[in-house]
Amino acid sequence: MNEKLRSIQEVAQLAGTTSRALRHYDDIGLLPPAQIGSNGYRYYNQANLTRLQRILLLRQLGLGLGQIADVLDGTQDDTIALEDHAEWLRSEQARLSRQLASVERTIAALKEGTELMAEEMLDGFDHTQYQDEVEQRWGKKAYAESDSWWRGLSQSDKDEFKRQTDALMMDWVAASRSGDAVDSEMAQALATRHVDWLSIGWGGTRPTRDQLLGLGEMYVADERFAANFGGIQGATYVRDALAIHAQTMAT
Amino acid sequence: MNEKLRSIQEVAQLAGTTSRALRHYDDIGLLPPAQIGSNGYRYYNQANLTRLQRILLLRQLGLGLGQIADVLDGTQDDTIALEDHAEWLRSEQARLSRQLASVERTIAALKEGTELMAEEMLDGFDHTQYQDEVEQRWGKKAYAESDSWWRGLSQSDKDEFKRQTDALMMDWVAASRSGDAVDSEMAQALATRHVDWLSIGWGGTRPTRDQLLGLGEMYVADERFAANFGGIQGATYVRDALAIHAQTMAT
DNA sequence: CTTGACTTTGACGTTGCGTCAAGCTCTACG
DNA sequence: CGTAGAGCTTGACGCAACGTCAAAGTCAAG
Repeated sequence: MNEKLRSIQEVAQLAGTTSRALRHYDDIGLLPPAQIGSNGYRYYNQANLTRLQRILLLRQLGLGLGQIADVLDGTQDDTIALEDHAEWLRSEQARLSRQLASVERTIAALKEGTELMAEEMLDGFDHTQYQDEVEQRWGKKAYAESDSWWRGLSQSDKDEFKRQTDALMMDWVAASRSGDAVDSEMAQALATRHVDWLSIGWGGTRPTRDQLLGLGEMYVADERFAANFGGIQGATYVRDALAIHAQTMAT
Repeated sequence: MNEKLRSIQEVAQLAGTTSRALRHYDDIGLLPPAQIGSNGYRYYNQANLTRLQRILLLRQLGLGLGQIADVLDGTQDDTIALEDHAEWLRSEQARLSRQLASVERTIAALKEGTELMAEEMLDGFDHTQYQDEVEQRWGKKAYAESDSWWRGLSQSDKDEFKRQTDALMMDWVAASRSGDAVDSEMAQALATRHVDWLSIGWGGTRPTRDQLLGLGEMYVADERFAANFGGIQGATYVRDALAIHAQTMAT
């Protein structure tokens, strides 16, 4: 007695998948049907069904078809393949967690009505680990002044300030990657611009030499600041360039 | 003074992406360059850079380019888009968690050296919530016998038994979805096969009428069993067919 | 014989670019 | 001024796993 053969549609319904998927599995050689009629029709036997069952099981565990082929053909051990896969799932989970945290932070920042970068650069003072240091160096009123100044701006003023901020940051990044020395003309020009930019944010008050040095250190030490300059390396470049510039400042 | 224009390569480096990506963003209209030279070269200005910066920020939060376009063009609100995205991230996280749990259960099952289905069907007796019920109905020795029988089989015997098991399950699924009544000839033939199959697993001992009824209930009540019959509906069909069959059995 | 259900082989769409490939352009050097 | 080497352009395929038409042959029932 020869085995019972089933059409592609029957098989798809039995296994809870689609005929298209079965054709795909055939195309990639994962599940060739037991027989192919002279009309080109695919006919599947019991062994095919069993294999399909295992394919679908592994699929719903999230394995790729290539992996599944390896496992079913004995090229790779089931347990090892699944443990690798579990490891991958865990890393994906971790990645999603981080992404979700970032998104939630961003939402929170947006809801406070402050642009992310402006928030980080201006409002960041009061919730970093450097809060005490910052306060004793500039005093709480310095931040408060900056804050009230910011809130008093019109939307277009805010946009314009943000544009300036963005441009400055990007120029710093460009400079740090150009290979130019921190005491080069270009870097020092940027340092001058940076001081000007700071004084805008501080309502016209210009930073003292010590404040400038302290700011530089903070850029390097706090990754949230450093990120604006293209990471630690960029921040280091900015700090050094500002330090050079500070020497030329009037006391 | 006209703005400083940068080449595609420069922009890519500044922003930490690739020229290919920039060309792609141009292709889909997400970031057309400020100017295009007569030679076809793309030239970007500061506004382009700012927009690119925001694009990349949203990208690393995991948003799709379409969503990003909506947000940047003001078609959609930032906060709403991000909250939708956060919701999607959470659902993905949940999906991954379930998948990971499944994979880990499967690994555990494999490590015990027992095939998943055989394990569920034969070895499942001693760790279900029905353990007490099962024991008082069939006694511990019934399971023990089945277990020792199983362990005594050769690999090819095990494979053969598994093939039979698979075939029976799939036929049940097919029958339950065919719409045939539980007292139809086809369903009752399957019930007969089911009893035969059970007696193989029990080393030749045939189930009594009560045992058969009890088994049917268990198939429905325990999702691990039900899964083998295509879910609750399939298991219900099996239970009912077995109940009909039980009436025809010799006491 | 007709009709309707089922099957076949293409082939494009999805998502965000990576990766050649062929050919034009720009820049610096001798 | 010629040329090499870098940079730029527009295609076009590849990836993962099928979904979704489309055109056309096949089969079973009336």
